[in-house]
Amino acid sequence: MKRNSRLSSTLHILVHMAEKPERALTSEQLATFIHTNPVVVRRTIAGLRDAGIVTSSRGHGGGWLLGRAPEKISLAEISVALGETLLPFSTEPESPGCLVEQAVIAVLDDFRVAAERLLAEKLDRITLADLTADFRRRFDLIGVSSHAV
Amino acid sequence: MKRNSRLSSTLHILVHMAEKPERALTSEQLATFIHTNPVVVRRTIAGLRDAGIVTSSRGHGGGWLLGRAPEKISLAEISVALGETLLPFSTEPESPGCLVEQAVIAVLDDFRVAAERLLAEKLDRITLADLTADFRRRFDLIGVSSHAV
DNA sequence: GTTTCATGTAACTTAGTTAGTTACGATTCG
DNA sequence: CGAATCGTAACTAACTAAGTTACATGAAAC
Repeated sequence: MKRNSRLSSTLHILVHMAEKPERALTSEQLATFIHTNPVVVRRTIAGLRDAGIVTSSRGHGGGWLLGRAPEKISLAEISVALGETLLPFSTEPESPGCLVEQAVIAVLDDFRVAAERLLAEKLDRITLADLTADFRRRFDLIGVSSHAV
Repeated sequence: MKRNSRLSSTLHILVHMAEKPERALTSEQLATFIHTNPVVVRRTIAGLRDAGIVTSSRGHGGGWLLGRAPEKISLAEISVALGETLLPFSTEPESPGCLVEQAVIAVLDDFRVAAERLLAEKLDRITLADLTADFRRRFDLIGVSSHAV
């Protein structure tokens, strides 16, 4: 799992889970999908559990399941649950009292607020079901196994 | 200069330059505005020079000047010249051949393209002149010196 | 109830990124 | 020439995030 790929890695995991909705998948299994470590998986998707997007159960036969239907899981929720920031730039004051800086931060923050609302609206309209539909289209076209190592 | 504050730090510098358009400011002077090192300043705004947003001259009396009027310098250009990425998440394949991953990346890239166009359009409408106007409004209101340490 | 399989989580290590620093060559003006 | 200034390479330091190890907790199977 590379840097900055938490969103795509998590979506990868979730689509796999959506394809086997009846069976709990272990962190170990999920980890192999994205070529990483079970502990990294648990840590990464812990926030999704808190948000009700997935559920986890311990012990024999335990593992991870989707918390609700893929149609009801939006990328916006997933992104928030992962703690991802949509816009990367910082606007924290470094020269308190400087009016130039205050002007810069004010304008940049206005932009940020508007931009984040726009992006959140777009992400809200994409659901996990859309992703699985896209996957199935590709699967039907090519007709091979779902996961290559 | 903190991490991820390159855009706001650079804008801070540019507004100061716009306030003294007749006088070349040295990297040393610019560095004090954002509490950092002259070399960091040169490195950071080198891209702005390549984009024609600022000019630099060496030797005695040298330094930095705006390359054109503040009305003709948009935040979109500045952001590009800094090499900033508007959206932070990565969508590079890590499991070539996995159809699930391909579906995820396809959807995410569609989103990214649309989102980046939206953001670029918004940033294109904000110019350095807007920032200086905001600064002057604050300055007139409070009526004190332009820069506190 | 013991064993086995699984998550939860803390603590540490490793790798990668970026700012900061030092040093010095190139350029310009007085 | 000498002082001022940028350009840039090379190195250091700080920070972040992933990877790893270890172990406690909980649940099912037997």
